[in-house]
Amino acid sequence: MTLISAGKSLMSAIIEKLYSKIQGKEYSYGQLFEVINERNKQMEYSNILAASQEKGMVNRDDLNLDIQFERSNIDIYKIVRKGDYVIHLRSFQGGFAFSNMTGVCSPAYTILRPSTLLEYGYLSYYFKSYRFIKSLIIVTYGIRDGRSISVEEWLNLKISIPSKEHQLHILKVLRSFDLKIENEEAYASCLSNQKQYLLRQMFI
DNA sequence: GCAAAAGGGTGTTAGCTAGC
DNA sequence: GCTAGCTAACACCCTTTTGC
Repeated sequence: MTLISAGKSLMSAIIEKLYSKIQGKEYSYGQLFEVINERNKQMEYSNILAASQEKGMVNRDDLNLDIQFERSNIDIYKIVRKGDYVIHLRSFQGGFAFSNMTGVCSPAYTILRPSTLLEYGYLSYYFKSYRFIKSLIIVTYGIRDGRSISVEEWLNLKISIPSKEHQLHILKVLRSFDLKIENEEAYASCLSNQKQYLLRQMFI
């Protein structure tokens, strides 16, 4: 097991632990989120976002995927704003995606805008956790590709939300771990490049 | 070792329904 | 009749697995 995969496993365990111990006021998701259906009619945004299971909402250009679509159709795309959460086509497998940027996304997505009860990004880690994905089973229907999440039913589910101070504390802990893993990944990538370079030099 | 099949990830779009 | 919203079906590409 590499340091990075061990770090990721530890991160998952910490997320499980932190979010399972929360003692706060109970809210339904419907009280915490508003479903937004804002379309890009004025062609205000041209950067198209895609939901990746690993990194949340990212620029589609960064995905290295050749997706065929009519660019003139982006007026019907939905606007995702910074801080929004997105229910995407694979949410039943990878949880909900958090957006760190503003842009447009496929009309097949559901956009959730958090209320002021939530700190920026507070649920971004929880929505990717095994605990949360498991909880989606009761509001998921269909088989394989046809699977989708009943947003209406999900909005009725309950969750405990701690004070904003506690939310910030949890975020601080998780972000520091996240940063550590990112640094290790960057370091591993540098070492790999260096190895390739040295191997090339050996055979010149 | 290699080709084919299967599976996974991300998305578009056609068709249906409801509201105006 | 038009438009918007929703959903199932399907497209496309890449990676992994399987069988020979």
